Amino acid sequence: MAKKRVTLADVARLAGLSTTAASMILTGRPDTRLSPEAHKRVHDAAASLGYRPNVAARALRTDKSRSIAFISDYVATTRFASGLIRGALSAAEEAKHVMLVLETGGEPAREIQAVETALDRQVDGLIFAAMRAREVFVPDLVINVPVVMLNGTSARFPISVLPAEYEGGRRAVELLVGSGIKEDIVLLGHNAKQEEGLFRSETISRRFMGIRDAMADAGLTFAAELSCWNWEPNFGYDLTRKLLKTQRPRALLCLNDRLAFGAYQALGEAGLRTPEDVALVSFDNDELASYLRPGLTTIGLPHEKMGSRAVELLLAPSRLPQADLIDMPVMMRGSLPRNRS
Amino acid sequence: MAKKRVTLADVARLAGLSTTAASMILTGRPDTRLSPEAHKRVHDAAASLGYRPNVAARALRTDKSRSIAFISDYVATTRFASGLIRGALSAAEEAKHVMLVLETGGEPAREIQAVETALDRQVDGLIFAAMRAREVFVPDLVINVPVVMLNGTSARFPISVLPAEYEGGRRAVELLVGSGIKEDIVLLGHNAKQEEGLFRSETISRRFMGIRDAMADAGLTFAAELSCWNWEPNFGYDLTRKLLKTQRPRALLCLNDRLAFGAYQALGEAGLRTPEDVALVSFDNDELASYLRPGLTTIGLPHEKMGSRAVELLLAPSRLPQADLIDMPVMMRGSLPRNRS
DNA sequence: GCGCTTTGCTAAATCCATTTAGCACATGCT
DNA sequence: AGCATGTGCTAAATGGATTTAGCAAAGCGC
Repeated sequence: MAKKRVTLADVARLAGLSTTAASMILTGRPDTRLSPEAHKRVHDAAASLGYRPNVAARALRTDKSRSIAFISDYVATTRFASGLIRGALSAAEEAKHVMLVLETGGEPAREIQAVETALDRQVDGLIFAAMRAREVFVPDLVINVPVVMLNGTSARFPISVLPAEYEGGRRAVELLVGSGIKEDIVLLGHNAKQEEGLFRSETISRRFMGIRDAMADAGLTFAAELSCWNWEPNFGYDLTRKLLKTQRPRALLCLNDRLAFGAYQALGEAGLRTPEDVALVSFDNDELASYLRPGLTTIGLPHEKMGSRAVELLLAPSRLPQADLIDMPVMMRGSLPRNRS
Repeated sequence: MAKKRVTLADVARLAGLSTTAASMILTGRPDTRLSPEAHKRVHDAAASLGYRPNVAARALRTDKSRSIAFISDYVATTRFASGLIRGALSAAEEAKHVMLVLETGGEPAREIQAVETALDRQVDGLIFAAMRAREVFVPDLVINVPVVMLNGTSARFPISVLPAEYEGGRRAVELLVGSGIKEDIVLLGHNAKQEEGLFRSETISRRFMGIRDAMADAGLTFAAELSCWNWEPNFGYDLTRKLLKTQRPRALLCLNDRLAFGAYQALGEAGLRTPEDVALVSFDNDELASYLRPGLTTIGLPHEKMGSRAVELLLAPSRLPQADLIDMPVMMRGSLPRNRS
């Protein structure tokens, strides 16, 4: 229990050299003039003693701790969050960094706490991740380490990682058009405030722009646009039921998978078949999408890639101030008719 | 940018005292004989300078870092994982600790890496969390900090936090019985290996034991037991469809919500209504459960509570070597007929 | 053989907080 | 007055690595 850890001094002693030499050799300094012989002795000594550097000591001296902080508003709420974390985690591991995870609930007081706690620990960078908000509140503290915004933006910190929503929006429409559907397309989840970027920020509104542009390019218009303020299954269900009383859509373009889920339920009750009677496309690639019958074709949110990209940007030597847009992949499943091109 | 951080020496200087005094006052040492006057001066100085202790320096000296490591096999796979993390995170925050999250994919090499990385950082404790396995592989390294197993067990580390599966199993049956259902109950997801504890360990088998005992107590037997090796929706769907060809169950006891999800789909296709024709109870309280129509009544896995309990045990001064069983709450929704007691 | 460079290595300072050992002065007691 | 005790505080060591400044010996040119 009380066996002391092996220190650099122990290694140096065993190698018959100074700690200076041992340090330089183990950290792989380039311009050192130490003999190959010395290199070997130190490496052997370190290996045989099982030497591991004390990160606290190193951090104290160098102000680098090989760790980063992932500060997010919500961690557990959505699968989205854990995708981001997982991606970030794997990139951090790759770069031999560890990741502190901090949750703030979006509360300014906890935000401040989180940043201070992280800085106290000499983290090498901060990631501010947002699950809900887009324009993120970042406490007005002196932050002297790199910052990357993940799934959000901030005026103070211009480097951000976001999904390529515009392209994603286009793709959803193109998928519909490509499968031969040319009319009676209904948009499910229209939201004027989000579309105008008033509510959250431009991000989701770009999705709308992509959808609008692609529709226009294909010379189409929506047969209806169903609005709701929350993208949960029961809204999808209610809106779709209401819709079916008066119209018979050929396709539903749903703004996320949970809405689509509700739509499936309403379609099922009405005895309509997917994709023969009504086709669906949606966004997110939620766990749900693969559970549905038939599987839901959806434009995926690239959680993991976003997470890993954020860490890569954070640790990259040259970081240009800009938004990095991550491609939203098409997840082909069975909710569209076979492509007849 | 380059403004140096405020150190304890700065505080001491401003207060006109030694760093010794400042340190003792700020860390709140009890038996100090420093004057109230001195206390005030130091606190004022610290506040006016915005002093924050350097955690690395403190860790170097005291071997405590106010941080813990959460080492888990999978982070993103299930919502379960993020519930555990969130719970752990909030308990850690409460105790003014930060949490390093590390993912191992269940690979021994990464496990070792993770433990070493954590120990290099002087963590005050390790949590080994399991999403999939129950008996967890813990690398055979010298670990001189407390360890708590979360949702898993290990012979080396006897402190663990697990769901109270036996009670949970009983409850599911009691719910059925309590709502007046006395026959034609079908068990969905039977798995001989798991039931015997051969596959994972005793944990899930306790769920089975609870179910069996409660059935026996109520004088009931299952009308059928449908087996599968994986608890995913398509298995629930296939098994239920097959079942409906030959039998007409009154209730389905599903071993998790994803199976129940598949069952809903098959029941819907067959034109059977829930709960009038077929009632359901299940386990987990997945996000799914609330999305279904009617909502799925399920015995919840207490993710967050498990996570927070693990941290509490880890940091508690007196930790008794034992398994801490966390209650599995009944999530009442609409998949059972109204209780007619 | 002298001065200059190169080679190979090290002593000591440094990062910042904690902690041990102990100093100087005041007070109380006899 | 002399001694013990208590009060209020500090100097210096410590933890483990990195880094600066520089030493001693060998090699080289002339």
